[in-house]
Amino acid sequence: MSFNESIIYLAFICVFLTAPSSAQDISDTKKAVIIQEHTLDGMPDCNVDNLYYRTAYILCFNPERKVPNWTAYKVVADFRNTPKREGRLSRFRNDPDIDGEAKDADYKGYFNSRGYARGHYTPYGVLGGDRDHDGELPNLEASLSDPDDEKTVFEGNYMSNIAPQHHNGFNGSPGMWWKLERWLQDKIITADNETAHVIAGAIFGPGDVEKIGPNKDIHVPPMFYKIIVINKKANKPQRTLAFLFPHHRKAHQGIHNYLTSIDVVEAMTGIDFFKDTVVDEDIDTLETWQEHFQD
DNA sequence: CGGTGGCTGGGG
DNA sequence: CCCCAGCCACCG
Repeated sequence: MSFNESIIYLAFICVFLTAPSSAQDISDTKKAVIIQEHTLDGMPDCNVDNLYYRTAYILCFNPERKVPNWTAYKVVADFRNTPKREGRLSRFRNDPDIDGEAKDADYKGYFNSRGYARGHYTPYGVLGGDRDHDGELPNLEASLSDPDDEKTVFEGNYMSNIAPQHHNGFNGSPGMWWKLERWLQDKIITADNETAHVIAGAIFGPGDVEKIGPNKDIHVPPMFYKIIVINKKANKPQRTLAFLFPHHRKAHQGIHNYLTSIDVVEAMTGIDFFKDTVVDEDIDTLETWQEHFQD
């Protein structure tokens, strides 16, 4: 082997050994199943190196800012069967597929000093259910828990599904992020037995943002958005909603004030969320839905 | 990593 | 009043 051949050989070995850090170990078959589940006719724009496929959601991670660009997830009534958030199911976890992500400890101290909580994009409350259809559920009682569905809950608690969010007035009650989840999960999914597809994301814009953590490398999003498609059902048409939330802790005057259109979110992010015509973006949003948010 | 206890505000 | 959903901190 010549010197040059040795270099190429070593380079190949290095690439091979480091490849799993950016390429999740998952079969194309399983990818296709997850895409079918969590997207509507096409993946929202994302650098392919930053896409991660989880049972309960698809993640488009932002490695420079160490928070998600977006996550996309389906919500049905069964997915709300997440066990009570205690014990091993409550803990935030490192993402084994991502190097250099934010760690749980990196957020330590910011709750008291700045009011930042570790805010889920894909919510804990929709990580449950019998995802593998074997009749067993995740369960706080370990001996009763289905390991496969339990892993789905663990994945939702990966730090790659997390960004700093103001706890008071945004992430927690009575914040906008909290309020919208309560409305979707409790009213639309549970009470009305609808199904929905959601895309939750952050918008940074061109300016500087606050950075937290021991290395000051976790970027605090100045805005969040959430696009909700309530799926067509029997006699009801598909309905769409798009919210644009400034990330502040002021008391909000009803989340209906933050309704916008999918087109606006697409213009601000540069992301095409729905490639084809499955989502009728003309059905938007404010006039149809304002009445539901007179809170 | 798991267990335990505390906090805030919503809602019945 | 209680329980709930979001979280946090501390301890072993």
